[in-house]
Amino acid sequence: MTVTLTTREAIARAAGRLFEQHGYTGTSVRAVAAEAGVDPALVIRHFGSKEKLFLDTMDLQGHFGGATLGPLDELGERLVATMLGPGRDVRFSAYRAMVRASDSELVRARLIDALEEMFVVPLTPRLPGPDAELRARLIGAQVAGLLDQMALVEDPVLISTDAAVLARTYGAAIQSLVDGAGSTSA
Amino acid sequence: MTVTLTTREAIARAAGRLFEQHGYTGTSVRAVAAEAGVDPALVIRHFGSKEKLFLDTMDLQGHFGGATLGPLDELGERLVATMLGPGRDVRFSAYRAMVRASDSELVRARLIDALEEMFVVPLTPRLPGPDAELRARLIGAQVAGLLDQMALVEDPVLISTDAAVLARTYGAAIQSLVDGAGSTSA
DNA sequence: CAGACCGGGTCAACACTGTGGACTTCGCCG
DNA sequence: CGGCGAAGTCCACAGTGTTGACCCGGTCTG
Repeated sequence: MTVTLTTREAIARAAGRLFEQHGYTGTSVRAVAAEAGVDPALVIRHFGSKEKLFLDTMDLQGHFGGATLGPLDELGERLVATMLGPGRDVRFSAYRAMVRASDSELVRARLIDALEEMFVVPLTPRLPGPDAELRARLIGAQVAGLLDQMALVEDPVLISTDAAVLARTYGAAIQSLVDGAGSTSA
Repeated sequence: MTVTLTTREAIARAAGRLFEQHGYTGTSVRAVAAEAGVDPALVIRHFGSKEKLFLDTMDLQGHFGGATLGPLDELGERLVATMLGPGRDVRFSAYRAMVRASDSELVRARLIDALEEMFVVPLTPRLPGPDAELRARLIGAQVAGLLDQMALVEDPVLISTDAAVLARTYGAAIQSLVDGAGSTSA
């Protein structure tokens, strides 16, 4: 186990906790420094800026890794189930913090990358029918929408709804994009 | 026309412009005051806090009023078309600002209310099949998801995609919740 | 009519934010 | 040993939201 912690690691770890818990604007550089037992100027020296520290700390990627690979015919339901499954809290916190900090160009870019890597890349080659890439992006949008209402807005009704019901119902809507409902064209 | 503007109106108007353009954290009370030609302390005196000023200024409601009332069989497509139709920029800016400011309990509450008023109330009594209310909420989530990717994250691919194609494709996915695809149960 | 009151407006200050620069201290390498 | 760069400390700056004390004009009351 890590007996001693390099200061940089200590800062990153403290920052991770605080950002996750209180969001970007809610956690001050000074608070991170205090939590890590370090001078505030030092965290800037190590990471360049609060923004960079945030980006170095938060990570969205990999959260849907498994779900996009399995069989296509239950993909919709599986995506929702994965989103609500183990690690749900971390996932929610990370998404919440990232979206709320999306003023920053860098954060926005990171969100785009995440969509790309989690949905567009694995799904585009697998989706049958026309407009595969567009539909992959829209599937991402659907997942984002549910995350929005549950992690960000925290709609009490959705939160208290049984995960299996959610997966079945919303999953069906996602599935319609997987199967390619809105076929083109003239 | 309004020849003279009460100071309160002047502040609200300035705040509206700035919040819309630069978001919540991006616009300072002092900037609003300057734009309105007024002392910073005065804007607080009038509105109580920056947060309240923001809430008094931004308004989401009514944006989907018409779309939820028409015939059900093309509701999905119509929702997307409405979202991308006239007033799109204002709608996008408002949504962006609100979501990014959703740290605040009050802003969050407002977002919940908006979902309620724009989707749950008008749609729940009209949707056929089981779980009508849940499905209304999930339709709201879908719309939020697309708004997310277009207004907040600004996915360049989605933005440059033809609105009609978007309406048809994503509309079909929404429609599957309107029609009630994931039917229950044991 | 005098006086109190009150809302609108101004000014200076507080505690806090992120960040930069000057400075000291430490460990390594020649 | 000399030096040199990285790590760490301290102070200061400009900017933030918000507050309290003060003033000033008008309106209502005695």
